[in-house]
Amino acid sequence: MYLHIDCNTFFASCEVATQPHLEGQPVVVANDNENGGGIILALTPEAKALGLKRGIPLFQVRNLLKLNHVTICPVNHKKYRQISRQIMQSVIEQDIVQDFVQYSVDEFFGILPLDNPHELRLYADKVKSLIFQRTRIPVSCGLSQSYTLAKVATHFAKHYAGYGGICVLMPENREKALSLLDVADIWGIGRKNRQKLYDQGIHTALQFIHCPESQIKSLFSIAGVNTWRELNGTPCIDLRRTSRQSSISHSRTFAYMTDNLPELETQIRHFVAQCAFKLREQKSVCQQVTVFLCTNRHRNDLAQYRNGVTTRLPSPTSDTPALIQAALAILHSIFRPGFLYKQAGVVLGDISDVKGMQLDLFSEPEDERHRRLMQVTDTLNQKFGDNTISFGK
DNA sequence: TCTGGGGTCCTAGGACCC
DNA sequence: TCTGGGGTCCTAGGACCC
Repeated sequence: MYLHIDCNTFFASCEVATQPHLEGQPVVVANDNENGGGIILALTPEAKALGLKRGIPLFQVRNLLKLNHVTICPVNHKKYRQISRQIMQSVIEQDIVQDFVQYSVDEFFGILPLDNPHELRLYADKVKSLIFQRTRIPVSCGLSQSYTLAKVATHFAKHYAGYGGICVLMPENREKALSLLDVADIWGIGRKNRQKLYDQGIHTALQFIHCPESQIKSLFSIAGVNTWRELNGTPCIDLRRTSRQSSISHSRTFAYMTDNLPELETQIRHFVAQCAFKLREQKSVCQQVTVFLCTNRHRNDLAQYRNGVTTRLPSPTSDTPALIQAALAILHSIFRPGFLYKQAGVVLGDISDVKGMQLDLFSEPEDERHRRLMQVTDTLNQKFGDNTISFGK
């Protein structure tokens, strides 16, 4: 049987776990963008009870937050990654679980050599308690015949208090459960595909699995067919993916809109530096750089423009100045005066291992001095903070 | 005033090959 | 009049995920 573990309101739980005085209080985690903009990313049940929701911009709920003394925690991804690792570790120690994988910072999947619902529940209960004991993070567990069905089970574990955070979904209960699930809540059905299904008169997951496979095939790509099979009880998703990331990106929504090219150049330099640092940290190089720009999509009264361009580098590199040079060239090619820009970002792609670096016929091996410069920069920035050493022109 | 950020995978279509 | 067929590889963009 497939096991799914999902941390409850993960970012908020992490903040409470590391600041015990917040226990039982309304807490929201929000991303800070200098002048207090940003949106709510996660909230404790106490904050939810006030009517707050994930995704709401802070400015819309300032008063509500103030009146109810809601604690606002800035998002701290480093902390969450660390707690996530502890959870991973705790579960792996339970040696009957197989192929245990981390799917995202707050979700895990595994396979259990058990088929008795009672034993499955006992196992999940043990893991759940262990995780809470080690990390103070509450989790929900779902168990069923495929990854997608395990996610469905977790959905029920979360939304129906009677399950106590654990739901074992056996074949005999599958149809009943799916009849209560909106297609929009199926893993793999997003906004667009949900609408497609509604247009066909398909609203519940049960209606979805009763469609002929040929209909699913014509409506969706292979991913949709896999989802359909999984919900019908046939596992067909493989989660053991390649370990190396295939892209690294950094982008920001600015506090203010700007039409100032030098200002954008400074931002892009910074984004590249952040990406390049991550790249070197995982001992990789990249051969592709993308830069994108866009105006404020929420301002219908202003002229809109968005563009992004990718270029291929002559040879793979992780050298910040080389990447900055490429990125600025793109920026200059896509920048159009007369627009007010609100967001920009950089994506490094075509990532490979630094060891197997493939050199182009005419390119020189990376200058040893450049490598050492990067090393020193990374060490200083890690020790004294991100922008201790940054790159000028 | 103020509306996130970081990823993956799939597909269609173009460019190219013989 | 009539103008191949069968492939591969790459990439941008869309859909999805958290």
